[in-house]
This record gives sequence, structure tokens and C-alpha cells, in this order.
Amino acid sequence: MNYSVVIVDDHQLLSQALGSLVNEFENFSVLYTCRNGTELIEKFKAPKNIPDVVLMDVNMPIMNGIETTQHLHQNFSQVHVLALSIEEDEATILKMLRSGAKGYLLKDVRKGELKQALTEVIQKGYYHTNTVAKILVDSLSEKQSPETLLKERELEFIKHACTEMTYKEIADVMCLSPKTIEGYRNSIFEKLNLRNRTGLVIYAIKHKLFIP
Amino acid sequence: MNYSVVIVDDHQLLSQALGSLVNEFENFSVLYTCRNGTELIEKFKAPKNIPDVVLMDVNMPIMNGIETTQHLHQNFSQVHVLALSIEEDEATILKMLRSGAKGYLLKDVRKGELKQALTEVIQKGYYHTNTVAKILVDSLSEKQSPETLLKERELEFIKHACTEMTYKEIADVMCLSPKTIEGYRNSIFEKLNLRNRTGLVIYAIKHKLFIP
DNA sequence: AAAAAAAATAGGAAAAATCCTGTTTTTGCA
DNA sequence: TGCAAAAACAGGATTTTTCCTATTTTTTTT
Repeated sequence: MNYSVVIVDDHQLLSQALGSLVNEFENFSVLYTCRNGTELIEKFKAPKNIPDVVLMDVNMPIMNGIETTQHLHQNFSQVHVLALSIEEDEATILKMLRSGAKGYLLKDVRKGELKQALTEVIQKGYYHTNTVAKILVDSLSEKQSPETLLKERELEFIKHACTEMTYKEIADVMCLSPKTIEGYRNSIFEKLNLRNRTGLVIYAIKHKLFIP
Repeated sequence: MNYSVVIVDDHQLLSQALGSLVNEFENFSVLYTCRNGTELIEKFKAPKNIPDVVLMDVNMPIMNGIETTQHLHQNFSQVHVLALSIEEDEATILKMLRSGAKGYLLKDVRKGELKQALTEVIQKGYYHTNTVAKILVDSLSEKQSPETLLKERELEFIKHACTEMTYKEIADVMCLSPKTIEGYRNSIFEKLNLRNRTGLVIYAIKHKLFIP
């Protein structure tokens, strides 16, 4: 039995190189490659283009891996998605798994592990490396993500705080009193244990609440 | 004639996938792959391990592409280095080329272009895509990099400004008067057209003067 | 509808940051 | 060695930020 694989990655060289690698494996062959989620979904309109496994990059322009995986999970649940990324931060990995990915491979895995992952995801329905498994376990116990700790309006404020606007100007664009903005800031400082706005900006960028 | 290629990249999957791809080309074959610059230099101690071309990733732990390329340029100038990266910011590309790379490929190039690059770098000694060529031309004309615009001591101050320290505290660790620190800040604000410290932090992170 | 919880708002004070206009000290160099 | 430029430093005013405590308004729950 030969299983079909589709590769979705905006880096074409990586796509093609990965394709060569997968084609070397027995039992697996590449059906085609795509540059982003939109292209993939377009392809899926023809049933012959629906593969057994999708190797999905997380960071892509136009339609990223998380959105794309969610869509596949809802509409083509028989397709196994393996996430593939250089991102190894907890938040990204968790988002991807919650979206329905059956495994998460870091881009520094070895050839053998890729083959293993493809085989297991077909046979068992999932594949997780030790690294990812550990992150999963950790995420259950200790700290929560900024998104759950902070409120919607606070997250919005943080994005504005990562600009040159004064708090008064932020209050204007958010249509709130400057004193309310101060309230947001104080509550955030408290929750995140920060001393000042500079600390907040660094925190926001580290945790991808704001992308510079 | 068969030319030898070495791949240096900390992402093992990419290395191996790239290896498969290069081995598909006529006239080229992969000698071995490395995970970082230190490994490569260790390998080079044996003359049989010295290839015709090195495909070098820019971002690597331990010893990055820039340092490694400099070392090769000084000690093994007959080896052609082709940089390979997802980074497409001017500063990185220029640094890599100044270090002696004979070409700079973005990771979203196509298979055909990689082959073209390998062939040309052997034949002509260099290969540049239109994108990179444009960046080179642009860099000659207009704006200069932050590193040349700002002074050594100012760059050091910027790193401290990207923390929760007050200016007084920064003055202490830099062993200067708070008023001197203010002088630095004012001169930087002027040169970079910034309004406040938040703007400076964002600028520093965007231009990689500070890595969060 | 009343009670409780959450969100928004205020006053006021102290600290820090910003922005002027200068002076002193150090350094490079002819 | 002396002069000019650069670097370091200062006083003082204004604005912004930070940090208290407390009140009003809105929303949710019972």
C-alpha cells in the first residue's frame, strides 16, 4: 500500500527538498506541494487531490498552518495533519495541536524520525516526539498562557502600548478614559510582575502579543 | 566532473532533505552535512573533507553562518560559500556577503534555481538573485545601517534601554552620569526620529540591536 | 429587583521621562 | 602644545508615567 503525502510550506526549496526525502521512503509518495493554506484548500476541491497525510508548516503568509489545520479538521477529518516548524514555543505548539494536528515535528528532526512519524500517524493516528510530549505535560500543570491570563481589552491595550502613543492617546483611540487605561496597565503590571512600560513591550514581543 | 557539496544547517530535516535534492542534480553530490560552524571547521582538518561548495545557513547556534563564512574565507578561500536563509533583511544579507559568501539564496527559491546557483558559483565564482542584487544596489544609495549611524556607546545604551531599568540605573551600570545617559537618548531620538523610549525599544528589536 | 462582581472612572502625589539651554572635561590632531 | 571637536555633565521646566486609594457605572447572578 502506498500512502500519499502533500507538503504545505511557503519555502519552496524546503518543500521540494522534503519531497525528495519523502519519495525515498517506501510506502509514501508525494502527491503535490503547496505554498499556503489557500492553495491547499483550492486543491482539495478535486477528490483525487486529497492525500492521506499533510505535512504542514506553521508560519505561512496568506493562510497560516493553524487556520488551515482547523479547516481540514472540520472538513476533511480523515486527513492526518503533521505540523512541521522551527517554532518551538509552547504557545504555538499547543495552538497547532488544539487545531487538530496529529503531531508536531521540529524542523531539526532526522530523516528517520520523519519516516517514523509518517508511519505512526497512519497506523496509530498520532505521533509525538519526547520534546513535544514534555511540553504537553508541562502545559497541563504550571503556568497559563498570556491569552487566558489577560482579558480581551487588556490584550488590545497592550498592542497600543507597543507604539509611541502616550496613554492619553491610547485612551482616545480606544474610546476610554485615560484613568481606565491606567487601570488596565496597573492590572497587567500586577499580573505579569512588571515594573514599567518598557517591560511590558518586551513581554508582549516575547509572547507574540505584538509582532514588531 | 562531479563537484562536492557540504550542507551546514542546524535543522537536520532540512539538511537531509536538501541533501536528497542536491544528490538528484548531475555533477553535484553531497559529501556530508553539519549542524553548525564548529562542526564544519573540525571536519575541514582532514583535507578529504574540503568540498567545492558549502551551502550555509545563516542562523545557527554555537557558531553562526557569518562567523563561519569569515573563517572559511580567510583559511579556505578556494571553497565557495552559498548562504541560505529565511532572513531577508538587508542587514543580514550584507553582513553575509561582506563575510565572503559568493551568493545568498532565500529559502523559498525553487529547485531549478538552487541548481543554477551551484553551477554558476562553480563557473563564475558568484551567483546573485534579482532580489539580492536589488538589495545590494539599494544599500549603496540610500540609508545606512543603525550600526554605522549610531556610536558604540549608544548601541550599548540601547540594549540597557530594552530592560526595565530606569535611566538612573542604566547610568549606574554604564558608570556614567544620568545626564550623559540623557544625552545619548536625546541624540538617538534625534537620529532615529523617535518620540519616546517605547519607540526606541521597538526600533531596537526590529533592527536586531536587542534580541528579546 | 436586589446583591454581587466587574468595568470604568477620579484625585492627587511622587517618580521618571522628556526637552530645553548651557558648561566642563577629555581627546584627537596639526 | 594648543586648538577644535567630541564626550560628559548640569540646572531647571514640563510632561508623562507610575502608584496609591476610592467612587461610579455597568453587567452578571441569584
